[in-house]
Amino acid sequence: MEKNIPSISESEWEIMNVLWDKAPQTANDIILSLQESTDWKPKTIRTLLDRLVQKDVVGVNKDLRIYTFYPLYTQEKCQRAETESFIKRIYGGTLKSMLVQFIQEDTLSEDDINELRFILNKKPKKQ
Amino acid sequence: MEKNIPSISESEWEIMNVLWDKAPQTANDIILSLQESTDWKPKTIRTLLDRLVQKDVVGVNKDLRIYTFYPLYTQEKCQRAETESFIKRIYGGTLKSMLVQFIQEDTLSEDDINELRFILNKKPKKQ
DNA sequence: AGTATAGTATTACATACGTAATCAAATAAA
DNA sequence: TTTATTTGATTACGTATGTAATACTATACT
Repeated sequence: MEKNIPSISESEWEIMNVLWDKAPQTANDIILSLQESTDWKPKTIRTLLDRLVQKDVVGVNKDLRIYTFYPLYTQEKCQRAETESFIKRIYGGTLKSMLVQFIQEDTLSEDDINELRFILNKKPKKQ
Repeated sequence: MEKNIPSISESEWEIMNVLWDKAPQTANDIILSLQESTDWKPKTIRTLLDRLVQKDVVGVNKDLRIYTFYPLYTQEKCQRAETESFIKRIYGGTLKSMLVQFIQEDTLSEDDINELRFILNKKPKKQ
């Protein structure tokens, strides 16, 4: 029984990325990390973090006075969930249809394409 | 000078898909289409349509008493814009990183992979 | 002509999200 | 010990979104 991953908003993803990079972290750790990449006020970051906790996407350890936070789902799981709903919404359901478009519209460089060929070929055949 | 495409919400995408399928259409046409795939009330659909008009993603022809609506951007353009921001947010910017994950995690069937190989190989080499 | 009906326009209301500020409690510093 | 500082909890407020309902207006029918 896979439980549905709650939806993570754009800003919340920034927080998650910091936590996936390293966990657990205190709110202050996270604030310091994000101060480099965003111009959010500490209070803002704290709010986002609290919301992730409410959504049960982030867990809190309250044993010490200064709490520490950690992700409750792996990055891969969240990426996959987002991607599936994204592709369904935007491309009518198939990753392939998206790829076809990207390949055909020259979004991918020749190098990218070669690398993809390589990855696809490396992938072992099932039997 | 490319103008930025306004962001289209999840529900609004449903409307857009109907309009991309065929345009122009009256509000009623759209309502009928969506009544098959959703359980939205006509008024709801009308609201979504109006919002798309406000956002300048959909145009209206008011020459006749019963308006007709049509998309102001191609589906490809909107897909691409969404996809770029999506990939940046979720995968740190590269389509490739997403693909690698999907290929490695067996999300794609063997058939899909073969089809991708085919598409990639069909793609003419630039020079 | 009067009324039902179909479109359009306006208004509504709860929840999510972006972006914080204020309030309270506990610890650290003076 | 009194006070400043840090951390956590609660509250705020505008815009977007989901999901409509109500009000107005112009045809269509009786």
